[in-house]
Amino acid sequence: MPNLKDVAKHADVSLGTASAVLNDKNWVSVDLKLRVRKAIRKLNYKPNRIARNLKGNTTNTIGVLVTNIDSPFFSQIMKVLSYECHKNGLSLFFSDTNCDENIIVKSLNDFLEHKVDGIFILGIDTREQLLRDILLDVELPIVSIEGDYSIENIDYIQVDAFQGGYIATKHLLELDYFPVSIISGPLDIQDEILGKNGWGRYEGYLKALEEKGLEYNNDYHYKGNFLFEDGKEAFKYFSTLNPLPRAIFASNDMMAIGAMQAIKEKGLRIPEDIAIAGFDNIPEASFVSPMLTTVNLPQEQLGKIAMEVMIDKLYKKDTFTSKKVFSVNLVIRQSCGAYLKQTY
Amino acid sequence: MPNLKDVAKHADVSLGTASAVLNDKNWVSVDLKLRVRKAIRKLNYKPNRIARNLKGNTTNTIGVLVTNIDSPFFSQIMKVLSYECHKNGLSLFFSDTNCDENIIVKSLNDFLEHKVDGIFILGIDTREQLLRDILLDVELPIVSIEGDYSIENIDYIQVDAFQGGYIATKHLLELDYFPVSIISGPLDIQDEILGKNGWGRYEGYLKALEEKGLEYNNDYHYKGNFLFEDGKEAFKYFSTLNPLPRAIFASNDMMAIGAMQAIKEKGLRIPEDIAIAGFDNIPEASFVSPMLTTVNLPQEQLGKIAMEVMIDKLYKKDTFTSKKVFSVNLVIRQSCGAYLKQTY
DNA sequence: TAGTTAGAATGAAACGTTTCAATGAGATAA
DNA sequence: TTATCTCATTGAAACGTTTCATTCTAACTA
Repeated sequence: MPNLKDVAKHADVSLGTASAVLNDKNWVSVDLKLRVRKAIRKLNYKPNRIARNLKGNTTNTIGVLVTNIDSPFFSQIMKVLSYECHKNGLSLFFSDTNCDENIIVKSLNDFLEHKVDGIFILGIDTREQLLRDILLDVELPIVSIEGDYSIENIDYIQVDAFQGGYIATKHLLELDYFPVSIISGPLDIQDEILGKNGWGRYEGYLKALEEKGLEYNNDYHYKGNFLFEDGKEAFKYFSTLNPLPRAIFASNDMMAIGAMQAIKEKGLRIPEDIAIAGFDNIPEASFVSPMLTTVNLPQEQLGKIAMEVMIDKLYKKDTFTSKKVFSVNLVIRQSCGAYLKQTY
Repeated sequence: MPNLKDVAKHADVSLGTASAVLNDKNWVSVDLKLRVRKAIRKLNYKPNRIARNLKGNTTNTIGVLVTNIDSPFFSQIMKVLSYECHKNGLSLFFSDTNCDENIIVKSLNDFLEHKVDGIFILGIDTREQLLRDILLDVELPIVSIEGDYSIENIDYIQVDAFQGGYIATKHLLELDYFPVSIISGPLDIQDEILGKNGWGRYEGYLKALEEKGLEYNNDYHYKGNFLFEDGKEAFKYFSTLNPLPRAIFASNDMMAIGAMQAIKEKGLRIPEDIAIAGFDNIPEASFVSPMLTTVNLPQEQLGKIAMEVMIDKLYKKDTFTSKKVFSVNLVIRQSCGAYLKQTY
């Protein structure tokens, strides 16, 4: 592999001049510029980013930590991030954490040792103390997409989960379904007591009930872990209730689709016997039948804005952290029986 | 940020000794080892990978080029690759190409400038000359997963597409469905003439027809691009035929699911009116209803073996390239009406 | 003409490691 | 005692860039 020294020698200029040409410094004469460029082409020279990064205090490199790349929601965002990085001349380090604390910590250290300029974290649960400590220590821009908040030196890009839970549940209630049950995410004990910490989908559900003057009934609440199987389990549990729920709000589409499968296996019809609404609007929501009514998130926007925030931090040295919350909307399809209002 | 020099000073040893401790060289005395380790802890020293990489001739870094990270098939493999990289102490550069030639080329150069030790390419179409030239020039191990073959210095990890097309079609024919149509991938003209180049799913289909003594009918062949929408379009086309196909073999699940939606929209039943089989066995295949009978690929295996091959190349300096073909099996669910044989 | 200035090009230092030839201190052999 | 041999440790060079103070040249000013 030829290096810049070779190029300089070949073009009969000094190393400093060759470097200047490479970096488009405007003080080099046209003559030398041409000679150097010619040498670069002739030797098929490729700059060594490692050497460049060692000297400079920036690497044009970003790390991305993803909870589950095989979740459609995150893989879509990942695609956007990858594209945006290209546009901005940044390279991406990637790691799927699989929710494993050890992998998260190791990957973060890896990113830091590689001197990334910034870090994205997608859907990372930062409630473990060890992880908190590391993140609080990091002096780089960190942008979190759809993670729980609560770390002060991090920028958050979120979706208005409360609004989403609210409009989905309200939609079901307005169609006069009762009882409306919920499949929530994993709320831990403290959260249930406090009831005020960002598990907004659940809180939105509560709000909608309250507005209709309905009482929350814990029997009609199943806690899942956002997976297909959890949705199936949820309905297996619901089917033991009397009366059966007339409608279900699932906190994500994957669980909604799982529940749909369980419902059909019981020989019940959707929405005639049970209506269901989801959250996320993953592509699969329009593949299943009946097509799933769900809360639509501006996924592309999330990725784009996350990158904008990152760029601001990197180049404009924006100093204060922000928390951007995106509003959501309901995509009405077939699974709730509101055919007349179809908008997809 | 403290560097190794600081550590050495703090422990009152030479830079060389500190480095030796860091790299577990066995000739350092226990006494000094302890002193250095203590200093490392005290200063919270983190090695600088960039400096290390500049000196060494290896970076413990791999680049991954993915056609479409938001395709379930690739995101699953990506997850496996990420995990395997962790296990082997490797970091991952990531780029989603979105099938854009420019991005592919730019990303490859990026990887090379970053001195990655090896490159994975997932589902990359290497028929463009520009790309071929670059890949032929690269002196690193390159492992291709589910790409088209034909570049000599690349290792291939593939699935037996021919077998898959064959068993899926055979299954449909054995249930006495006729005519059986096919939704294939994009075959270009030359391929159709030669008929011998790795578009195995299509060829497997042909073979199964031939074995039954049936003639291939071009009218019952739709060429798609592996997307959901292509499946819908395919069925819209098929529905103009007389007689309608009695069964469809789709070259991937996404197109199968698209076709299913179009079929249902026409008011036809699956499998009573039209049977359908797919290829890939993505998770979605068991979310849709009826659940899709499809060709199952050993996705986890693909990722693992790809990594094994990479490791061999990296450390054992394995020199000759290989082409590993994995056999597939049919997962019989509901979409073909062979209920008695259910095996999922 | 001598002195100043601006512009173009250079060369050496620096980034933080690893590597390796050289050094020094004990121990062993003659 | 002197010479030889190990073994632990050191110090400096090297990796391929960027940066910046310095030098050189030619043009301008008084």
